[in-house]
Amino acid sequence: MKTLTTGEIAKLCDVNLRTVIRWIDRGALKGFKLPGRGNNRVREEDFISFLKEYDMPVPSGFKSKEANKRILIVDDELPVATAIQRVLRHAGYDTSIATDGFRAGSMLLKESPAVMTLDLSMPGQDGFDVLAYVRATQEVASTRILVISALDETSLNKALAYGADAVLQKPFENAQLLTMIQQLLAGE
Amino acid sequence: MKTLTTGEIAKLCDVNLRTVIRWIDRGALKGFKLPGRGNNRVREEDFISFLKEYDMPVPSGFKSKEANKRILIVDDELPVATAIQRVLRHAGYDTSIATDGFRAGSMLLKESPAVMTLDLSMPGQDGFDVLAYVRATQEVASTRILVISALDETSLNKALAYGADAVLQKPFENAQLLTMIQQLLAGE
DNA sequence: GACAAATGTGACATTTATGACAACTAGTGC
DNA sequence: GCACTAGTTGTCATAAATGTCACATTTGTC
Repeated sequence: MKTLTTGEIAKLCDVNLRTVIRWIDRGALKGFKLPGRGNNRVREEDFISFLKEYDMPVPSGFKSKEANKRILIVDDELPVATAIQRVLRHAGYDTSIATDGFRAGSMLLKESPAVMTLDLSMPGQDGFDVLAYVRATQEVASTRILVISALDETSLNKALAYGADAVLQKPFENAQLLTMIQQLLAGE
Repeated sequence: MKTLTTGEIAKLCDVNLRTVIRWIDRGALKGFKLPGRGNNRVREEDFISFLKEYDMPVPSGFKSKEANKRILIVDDELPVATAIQRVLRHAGYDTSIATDGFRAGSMLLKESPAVMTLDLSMPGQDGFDVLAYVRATQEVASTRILVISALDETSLNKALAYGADAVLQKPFENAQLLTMIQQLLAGE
């Protein structure tokens, strides 16, 4: 469970630390106190619901943690991408498609999807490298990534090692895809 | 996330604090309220777009943030990219390098550079398509793009038609590069 | 462990929101 | 020029929120 200190919140809200403590004392922001002298901690989700309740802007690094059901589908073969999209849309998810690396990277940051499906073998684009990059990029590091690939098991394991949250080997059943997406969205 | 108080804006616009609050209440200036009694805060970027929308002068202190000097260098050949970077850094610009489409798209949105240099011929990435996409994507549409390519003049003209702000044919002189960047940063 | 960095606290200084009202700015019609 | 609107902005006093500061204490980090 990720928590925030008063100082961190102060920076995020561009406000004085003293003020954050007052918000907590007043009950506007839900938090709890450490045993020591009563240093405050605020759960990330409480902070976000606080921001939303008061119509305050959510810092970019937290957007991904909003209950966002958007799914970004990355695959250079449009027919494959639309097939995946059809299944997910049918299940009620908001989806977007990126058929090249530039669009994928751009849309990932623009939309902060909860889940990204990733084709490992895109022309001119090393899938493992994409995984490493996403995990190293703070703004989107928490995106859940489902690697979809026709490559062998060794490559899929490698993908997991590089930071994929789940892998799905082509060809696959629609039901498999849906189950995995649901699991990824459920697992916080 | 830098924010401004009503008092700061009042001074910047040489106007009464009361008036700033009215602008916000009326919705002319986008802002949000702190939990306490509803003290107002305005994000710096919202303030600047407000100034522009109403053709108000942008205070000198903000020009720097507005005229962002960051430059994103997109080229799959790292030696070429670092060569460009060296020249631009030497001239005092902040630079970043993206050697593949995914990184390029991601960093473009993450950093909102003032200028992007773009190699037209990246593996698996259609440079013209990138141009079209950037121009069609609201968040980054105003990025100035300098296309750097070894392709012939026909292709360079095509790049201009697709939305490039300037083109530079390889090989080029460092001085040429610098001049073009300066012009791009000066123009608006 | 020891050290550096961050946090909580109280008292006090500043800043801000608010309402009511005055002053100012077009614009209108005469 | 002279009212007369309607709208915006400035002024003022007051209550409330937020910022500042120094210092003791706690947490984080090697």
